[in-house]
Amino acid sequence: MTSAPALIELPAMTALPIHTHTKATPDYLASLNDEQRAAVEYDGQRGPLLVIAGAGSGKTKTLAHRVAHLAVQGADPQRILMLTFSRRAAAEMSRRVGLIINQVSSAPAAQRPPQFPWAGTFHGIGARLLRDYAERIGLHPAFTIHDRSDSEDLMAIVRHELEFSTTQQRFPTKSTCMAIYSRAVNSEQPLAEVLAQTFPWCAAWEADLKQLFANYVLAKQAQNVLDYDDLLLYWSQMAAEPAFAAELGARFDHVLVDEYQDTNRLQASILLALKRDGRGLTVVGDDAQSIYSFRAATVRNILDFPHHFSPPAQVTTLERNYRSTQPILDASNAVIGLAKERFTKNLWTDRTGSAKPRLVTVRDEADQARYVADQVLECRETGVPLKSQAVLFRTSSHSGALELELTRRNIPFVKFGGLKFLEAAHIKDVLSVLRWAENPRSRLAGFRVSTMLPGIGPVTATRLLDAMDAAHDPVVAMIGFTVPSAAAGDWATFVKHYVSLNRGESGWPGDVDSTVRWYESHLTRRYDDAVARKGDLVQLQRIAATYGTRERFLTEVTLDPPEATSDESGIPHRDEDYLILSTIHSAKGQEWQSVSVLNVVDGCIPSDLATGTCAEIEEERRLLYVAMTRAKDQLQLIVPQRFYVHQQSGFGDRHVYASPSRFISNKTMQLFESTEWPRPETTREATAGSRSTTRVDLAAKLKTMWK
DNA sequence: TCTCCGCTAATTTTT
DNA sequence: TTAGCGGAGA
Repeated sequence: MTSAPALIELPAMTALPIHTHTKATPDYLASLNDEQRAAVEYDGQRGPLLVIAGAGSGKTKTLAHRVAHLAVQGADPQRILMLTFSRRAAAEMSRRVGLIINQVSSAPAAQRPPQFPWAGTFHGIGARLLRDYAERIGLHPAFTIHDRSDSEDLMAIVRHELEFSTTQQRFPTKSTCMAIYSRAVNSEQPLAEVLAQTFPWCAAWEADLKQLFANYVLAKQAQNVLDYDDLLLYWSQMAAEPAFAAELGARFDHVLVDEYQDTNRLQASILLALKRDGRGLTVVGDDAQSIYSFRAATVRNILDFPHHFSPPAQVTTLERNYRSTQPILDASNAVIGLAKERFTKNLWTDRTGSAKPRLVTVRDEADQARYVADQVLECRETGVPLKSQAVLFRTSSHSGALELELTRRNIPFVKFGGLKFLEAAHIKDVLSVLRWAENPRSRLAGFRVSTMLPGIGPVTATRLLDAMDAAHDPVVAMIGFTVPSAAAGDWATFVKHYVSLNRGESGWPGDVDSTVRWYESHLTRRYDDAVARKGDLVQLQRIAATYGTRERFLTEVTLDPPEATSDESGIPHRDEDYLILSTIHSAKGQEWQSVSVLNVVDGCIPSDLATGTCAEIEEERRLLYVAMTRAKDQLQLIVPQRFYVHQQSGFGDRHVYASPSRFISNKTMQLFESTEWPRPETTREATAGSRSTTRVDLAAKLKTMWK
C-alpha cells in the first residue's frame, strides 16, 4: 500500500447489498464482478445511484450492461436518456448495449437490437429537445448553432457597436469576453464572482461587460442563433419552468450520465430539474480523472451528488482495474497519490507483468520524434498493430516534430484533438453559405458570405443585412437589393445559387456539391494553396453525404466536428493500420496496448500556462494520470532535455534545459525503468569492461557535428 | 473597398 | 515572435 495523503472517504459510502445469486445468473451478467453487478442491477426506483469508477475499472462495460439490463427488464429504449461526453462515446455505448441485448435474446440475427435514440452529449440532446419545444418557448425551430469562433465574432460585433473597441484603456478582447460570458453561464456564478476568481485583470470592466453581454443576448435572439452555452441554458431554464418540468421529467424513465466528473454546475442543474427526486438517475465518474475545469466543470458535482437527495444517493465504487499491468498501475497510483486531496482509493489488478514503465531521457525534441518512431516500428514487429499504439501529449502542437518524422518514414497516423479542420477559413466559407440558406436571419453567416464577393465590403454588407432584417421576407429583400456595379456579376450568380438553396432545389447532399461548385472560383482567387484546400472541401462533401438533411448536418457538424486530422493522404480507411496521435484530453475513455507520452517535462506537463493556482496544477497532475492509465501493457514517458526556444529572431540557437515533470518525484522515479536514448557511447564502452579495441573515426564525427 | 502600417496582447485543453 | 486589430490613406 502506498502511503496515501489525505485520503478522504466519500460520504455515505454504504455498501450495496451484494446479491446472493440464488436465482440462476442470467448469462449476460456472468462476466461482471460483484461491484459491477450490484451497480447494474441496482433498482433505480429506490433512488439515484452514483458509481465511482477508477480508470480501467470497466466503467463503460458496467454502464452498457446497466442499460441493457433495463431494456431486458422491459424498459422502453425510447425513454432512456444516455448522456455521454462525446458523440463517439455515445455511439460506442449504443453499440455495446446492442451486443449484450442480442446475446440475451439469442434472437435470430435478422432481428435488430433496439435503438437508443436519446444517446448523445448534453449539447446534442439539448439541441434536439429545444427544436422539439421551440415554438412553445419562443424559439424559431430553424435556429442555427454558433460554434466558439462564430460566437466570438458576434461578440466582437456587439463589442464594436458599443464602441468598446476604441476605449482609451484596452477593453478585453473578443475571446476573453466570450470566455468570461461562458464561464458565468456554465458555472452559474454572478459576473462579479467570475471576474474576481478567474479574470481579476478584467474586474474593472464589470459594468461594461454586463451591458455587452445583455446586447450579445439580444443579438443572438434577433438572428435566431444559439451558442453552445445556450443549448444548456435554454434547456435548464425550460426544465425549471413548472409548466415544462413535469413533462420533461416524465419523458425519460431512466437518465444515465457518463464522465460525471467533467460536468459543470449548469449541467448538474439540468439533471436535478429533470429528475428532482433522483429516481431513475445514474451517474458514473472518477474524480481522479477530472480534467475539464477550464470549461467550468467542477469536481464538486460528483462529490456533492449524493446529498442532493434524501435519502442520499447510493454510492458504489469500482476499484479493480482490468486494463493495465500492476507495474503501470503502481506508477500511476504514485503520481496521483501525491495529489493534495482525492476521494477514491488506489486501483488494483491481478494483471501481473514484469516490465516497469519506462522513463526515457532524450536529448531534444528531434530525438524524441526519432525515438518514438523507432519504438513504434519495433513494437509493431512484436505483433502490436499501429492502431493499438498511441502517442499522447499535452498540447496539440507538441506532436509537430513527430508528425514530420512519421511522414518521412511513411508511418500512417491519425491525430485527434487540436485544430479542427472546420476552423479552416475555406471550410467556414462553405458552411456559412449553407447556414445562411438555412437561417436567412443569421447576420454572421450573411456578413461572411457577402464580403467574400469582390466589390462588397463591410459597408455594403451591412446595408444588405439591414435591408434583410427589416423585410418581412429576407430572401425577397435580397433579390431586390442592388450592389455596387463592380460586384454585380458575382452578386447575380450568388443570388441565383442562394435562392436555389433556400428553396431546397437540389436536396441533400446536393446542396453541398452545388455550393462547393459555386465556391471554387472564389477559392482559387483567394488562396494560393487552393489545391490543398480543395482536398478539404472534397472531404467536407464526403462527410456531408452521411447526414440525412441540411439541418441535421449543420447542427451535428457544429456540435460534433470531425475530430481527427491526418497527414495529407487524408483519413485512412477503417481497415488500414495507423498510429494514434492524440491530445490527452481527447484520449479520455480510450485505451491502447502501448502508450508513449511526449514532453513529460515541467513547462509542458504541467503547462507553463497552467501553473498559476494550486487547483490548476492539481488538474495538470490528473492529466498526467489520465495519460498513464490509458496504457495496457507498455508505457513510456519521454523527457527531452533541451528545448529550442522558438521565440527568437533569425538563426538563433538558444535553447533551455528542461527538467522532468514535477509530478515524477524521486520516489516515484523508482517505479520506472530509467533509460537514455541514444545510449551514450561512453557508457557502453565502460560497461564493456576490458579495454575495447574499437576504433572511432573522430575526424568524421567532428565533421558531422556542424551538419 | 482594399491595403498597409503600427501597436499590443497572447501564447492550452473542447462541447 | 506573431497574430490580429484598428486606423489612415490610396
